[in-house]
Amino acid sequence: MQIKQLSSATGVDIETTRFYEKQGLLPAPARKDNGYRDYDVSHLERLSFIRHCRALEMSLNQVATLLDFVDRPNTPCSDVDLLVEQQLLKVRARLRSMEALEKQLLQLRARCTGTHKAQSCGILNELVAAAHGEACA
Amino acid sequence: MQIKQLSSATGVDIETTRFYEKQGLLPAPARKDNGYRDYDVSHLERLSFIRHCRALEMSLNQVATLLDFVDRPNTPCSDVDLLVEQQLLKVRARLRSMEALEKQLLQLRARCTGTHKAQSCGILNELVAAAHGEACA
DNA sequence: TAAAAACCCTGTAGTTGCTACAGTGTCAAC
DNA sequence: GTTGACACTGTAGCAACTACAGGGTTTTTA
Repeated sequence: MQIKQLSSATGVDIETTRFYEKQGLLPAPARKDNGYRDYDVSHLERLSFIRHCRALEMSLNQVATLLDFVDRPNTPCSDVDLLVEQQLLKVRARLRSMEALEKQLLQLRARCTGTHKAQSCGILNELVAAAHGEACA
Repeated sequence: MQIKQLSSATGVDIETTRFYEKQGLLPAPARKDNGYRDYDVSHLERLSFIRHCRALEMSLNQVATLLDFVDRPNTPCSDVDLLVEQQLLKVRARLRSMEALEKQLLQLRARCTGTHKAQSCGILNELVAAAHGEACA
């Protein structure tokens, strides 16, 4: 399988696929006579695995750790649990802050009165005032 | 005011403050005889403004746009509204995806049976299976 | 059969928003 | 007069790609 096929099958960009190889996440495939990479099903599965983990917002380092476990099935796996737990905490913290963010942006938007001068723009004034308040605090 | 004072007043790292100057977001302050930067209140307010916008997850480009409006109070401000609107959409999209993410990680965590071999680790198996399903779809 | 389009290669540089030095200079206190 | 905290410039590094530049190969089309 050529890189194009692998990439469209997994939805991973071609350049990104080569990048993962360079980073040691995806093993270097065989080469055809012309030097083209020649992937097999194992690459497809591994690349999908990486993509899936990345969709879960794991860092490439975390993905590498998980791939290590996949590669060595006889090692104890308590760290896998820990990794997922950490990831969950991270995502949750981020979730809370995004919620707060949404609220602030909504308030900001509500300040727009349809005025057409920056001078009297409620949004800008609010941002300036908020910044001022913060600097004093 | 020296850079240290400005930085601790705003909570912005010293290096970051210099970085903002280099990026043109914060105007270059006067210099003392010894070459040290000498900030005034306007810098403090501007840096707070930047920090506040960054806390709202705006890019430096977006912040620069807003600062332009602050600097030219007579320009029409409909773009400010648009910018905030875009930001809101972005944050909301991200919020939804974080929620989905949390759900997936919770499910993943629930697969852990306390087994101690990677081979039979529910989490890893789930990830592998999910990746496999995706690649086939 | 020739040329154009589509694919592949390597290697390097750019992106965003910082952060971390290295190497040097200045200033206040003990 | 030397330690310590602070300041300066400039460059390199981080994550995780992304985008060329400058080449080669293969397939399709005229």
